Amino acid sequence: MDKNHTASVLIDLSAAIVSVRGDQPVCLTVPDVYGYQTPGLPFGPFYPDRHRTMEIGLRQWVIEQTALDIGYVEQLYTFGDRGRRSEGADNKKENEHIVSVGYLALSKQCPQPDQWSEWYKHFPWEDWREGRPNILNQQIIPYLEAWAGSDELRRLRLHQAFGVPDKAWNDEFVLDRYELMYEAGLVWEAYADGRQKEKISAQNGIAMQLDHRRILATAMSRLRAKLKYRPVVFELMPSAFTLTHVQKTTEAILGAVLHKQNFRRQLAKNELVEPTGKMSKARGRPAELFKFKHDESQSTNLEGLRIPLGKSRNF
Amino acid sequence: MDKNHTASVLIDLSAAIVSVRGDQPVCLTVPDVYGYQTPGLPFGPFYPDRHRTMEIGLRQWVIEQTALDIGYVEQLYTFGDRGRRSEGADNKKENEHIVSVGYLALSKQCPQPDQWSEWYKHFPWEDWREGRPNILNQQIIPYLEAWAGSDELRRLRLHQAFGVPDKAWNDEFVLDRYELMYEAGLVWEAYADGRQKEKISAQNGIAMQLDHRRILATAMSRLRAKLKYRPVVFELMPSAFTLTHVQKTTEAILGAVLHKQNFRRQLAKNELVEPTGKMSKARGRPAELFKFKHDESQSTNLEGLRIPLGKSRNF
DNA sequence: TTAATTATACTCAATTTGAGCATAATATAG
DNA sequence: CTATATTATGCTCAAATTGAGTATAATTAA
Repeated sequence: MDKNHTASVLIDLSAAIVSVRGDQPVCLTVPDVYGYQTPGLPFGPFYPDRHRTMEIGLRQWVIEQTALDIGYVEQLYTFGDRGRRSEGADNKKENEHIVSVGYLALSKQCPQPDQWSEWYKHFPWEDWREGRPNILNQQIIPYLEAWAGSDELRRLRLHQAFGVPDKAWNDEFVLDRYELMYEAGLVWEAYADGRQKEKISAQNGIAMQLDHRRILATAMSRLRAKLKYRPVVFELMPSAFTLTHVQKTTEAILGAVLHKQNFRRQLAKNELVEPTGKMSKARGRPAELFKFKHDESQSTNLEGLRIPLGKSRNF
Repeated sequence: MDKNHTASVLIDLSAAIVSVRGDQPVCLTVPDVYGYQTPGLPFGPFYPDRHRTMEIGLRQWVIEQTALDIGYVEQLYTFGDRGRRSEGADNKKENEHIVSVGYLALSKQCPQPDQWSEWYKHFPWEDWREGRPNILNQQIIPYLEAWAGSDELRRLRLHQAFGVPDKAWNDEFVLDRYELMYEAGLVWEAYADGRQKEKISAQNGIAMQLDHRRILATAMSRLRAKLKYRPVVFELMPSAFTLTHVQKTTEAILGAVLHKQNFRRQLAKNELVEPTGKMSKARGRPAELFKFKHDESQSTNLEGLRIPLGKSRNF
């Protein structure tokens, strides 16, 4: 092989640690070390001779740094072009290349509210629970249409990702949409990476450091997809919960509202929960408290809850 | 952080390059460099200052080394514990840790037949097209049952992965099954890695170098899953094909037979193919030749063909 | 000419899904 | 104490999808 090129790299393990607070999905962030306003995802280095696997290494620094109890962990993607900076002068040593391995982790609790950032502040166009977000028609789509122009490939990608004009919105295409906006110079990161000359005026969601918003987008895509065929919601629920609570959590992640009765029918059919006998106290009729029926460590291969998405999601 | 530990690693890009020859899925392999009989997957180093992304780096060495036209490429998983060797004396330098990033690539052609290895020679228990493979009841299951003993967790995992006694066989759990067999010392690699004292007598499929069989298992799991919701089969088909050809290719990958009429109904409904007007010549009634309707580079987000799996797959 | 082989059209019952109505059990306002 | 708002839950029903099959058409090989 070519001896002029170095092949040695450092490995960063970055984590999108996700929880749900009230009706908002949140993500653990660390304050900006460079003094920008942009938050970042927590990460730590991987020491191959200390930790047998990268997942062990990840769990280690998460425990050390955050004292959080993360149950479910899933590897997302390994990015060789971290930051994609063309300036390149960010790393300490010019020649130390960093490869970042992104992880998705789920946490039942999210203490210290200021350290957790709401998903939809970074991705306001992804929350359809109150109908089609205004930012789409008012900002994003017109700009992207102009960017695409008469380029057939660009138009096709735009229509695939954003569901215009006739296609349906697909909640799983979070990453595709973000990447398209990045390429079109519609997000701050494109400017930071030097792909975009002028600073864009519109604030299309709160930016993040380096490629962290891309990792979060990957995490959102993966979690939304997984929710539909594996019972991962329960990794975000307390030991006892009402069925409505499960639904609200699911809706928060999907960014869409679901049909209540059908949602419960699926839960019942898949035999995922069992009653505890206790009841919840709140406004209205008290709801029965349930618990997850299976061992969480073994739930990876279970069938999920075939979410009833309905057809009325195209506004 | 701890200064006693090094964080510098080398990155290998390993590829499961998959094609279908006749009715057998095959995988490009390279001859064993150490003189064992075990083949390995092709791989090349990642030079971060030469290639902007790892996928570009991968495509580069694949073109250089194999002259193959691979279209579809997907990152699978990044393994930090390559080889899992406890002896450890395999790498040139003791302290050079290698992280391997596994990729799945699909190729329409597979020239030089001796370089391509059939999937099911490495995983004979995964091919259910002629019914439940004998090796399961005669070798694997009894051994695994004994290994599990009265350990509840082991029994649960066994039942999840292999569908015994009442559960259905799930074609997507290729990796889970392989990992279980590895842990139980049922495959040669467990012996090679020093986890297993005695060399096992039964040949449970042809072994591969290092962790390559695990990467192939990951590739199989991913491809089988993807086939059901994205139109990736067409990445394995020539420009014109019969519907039966699509079905045979799908069946080869899934290791299961499908209901012909229902398969075609799905193809028709999803509007994935269009007739070319030409006809095929073979035995029996000539079949119409079709072509894939969409641009392959853009097919990533299309809906796939909701494979009609049927219920009669539990023998 | 017949049989074997492959392709394709069509049917039909069972199941699943989307969408809704009806009713039950509680808290709170008046 | 009653009415009303609120939430939970049981049930129905039409539409769509799926699983499994029969019937028929167009070829080649014997």
